[in-house]
Amino acid sequence: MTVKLGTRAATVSGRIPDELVASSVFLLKRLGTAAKQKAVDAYEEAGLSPYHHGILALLDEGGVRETQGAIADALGYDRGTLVGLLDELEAEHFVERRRDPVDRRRHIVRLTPEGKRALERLRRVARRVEDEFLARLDDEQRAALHELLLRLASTHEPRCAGPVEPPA
Amino acid sequence: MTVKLGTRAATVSGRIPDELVASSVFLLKRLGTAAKQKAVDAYEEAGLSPYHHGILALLDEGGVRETQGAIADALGYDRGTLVGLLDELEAEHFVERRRDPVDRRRHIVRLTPEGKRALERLRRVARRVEDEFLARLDDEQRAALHELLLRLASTHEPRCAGPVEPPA
DNA sequence: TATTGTTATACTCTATAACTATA
DNA sequence: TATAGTTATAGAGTATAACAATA
Repeated sequence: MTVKLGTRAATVSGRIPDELVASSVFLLKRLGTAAKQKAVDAYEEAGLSPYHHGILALLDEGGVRETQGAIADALGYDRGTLVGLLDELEAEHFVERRRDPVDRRRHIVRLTPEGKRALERLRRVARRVEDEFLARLDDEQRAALHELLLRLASTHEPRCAGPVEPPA
Repeated sequence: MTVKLGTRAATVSGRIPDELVASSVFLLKRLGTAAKQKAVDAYEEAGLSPYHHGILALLDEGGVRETQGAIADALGYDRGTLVGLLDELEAEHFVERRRDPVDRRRHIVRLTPEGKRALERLRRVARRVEDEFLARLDDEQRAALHELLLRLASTHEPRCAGPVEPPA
């Protein structure tokens, strides 16, 4: 099914070329950028970023304590970048770092009760962003979109493993 | 419909938290980044970038000649950035710049025959990227995804105007 | 005075690699 | 010697603003 515009006028002033709009990869790039922008702006009001949300969510889900390397690897963050993010979370007492007595090179990161509350605030922010961004889609369309994105993620973002069964 | 993973083990080593994977906005961000990376890499082999493709496609579609401001506005590029992109295209003789005799502040940019051929090469690259990126989806799923992305773009990337009818 | 294209500047992100302390 | 975390550095990318020519 080829997308066909009504009028193919000689002058297409102000519009993105059809051949780009016809490309899902192009749309994914643009929408991904827009989504990131909206998310960063929204989290900013809470003084944090989507990256912080990722860290807190991981700690909450995975038994509250993880080493820095495990966090970085699971989320796909650079280890150097993670240090700064944890510094910020620790300054707000949302996480605690302590040396692992078993291997004193490691730091064990733990989620604090304040961190858990911050996470709940971030979840509300995320829900709001989600709702605003998908406003034009009804529930069925949202489910369909999510299913398709999950399928793409299973090859292009393997860390998302998730419920979509591997190769068909 | 809530995504539910089989085992909710105490340790989720190596995986992105469920609450992120459950978010379409999160997936859009990650997939958008991955798509951009793949696209840039692929276009690099042709010595150009997706940005160049946008410019050439716009010129081809819109009557071959446009002013720099019109190009920048239509594609959403910064005008300063566009200068460098056009320099590169002009160095390869894919476009020509000449002063507009009517308003000597303006530059008219024209697509050359070589530029048209380059555009055709870039179209092949784009088709390949598209096919690789959507490899896990069948034709029906691709159409469904495109439809949904178009709908999102109509609010978050208005320049994509396109065939999806405005408000519901 | 405002606008077009250009150039220069600065700022953000990210990636790399050095550095320490432990193993 | 290798690894975990930290810090510093450099590069790409982007946004901002100054600038010259023209309207």
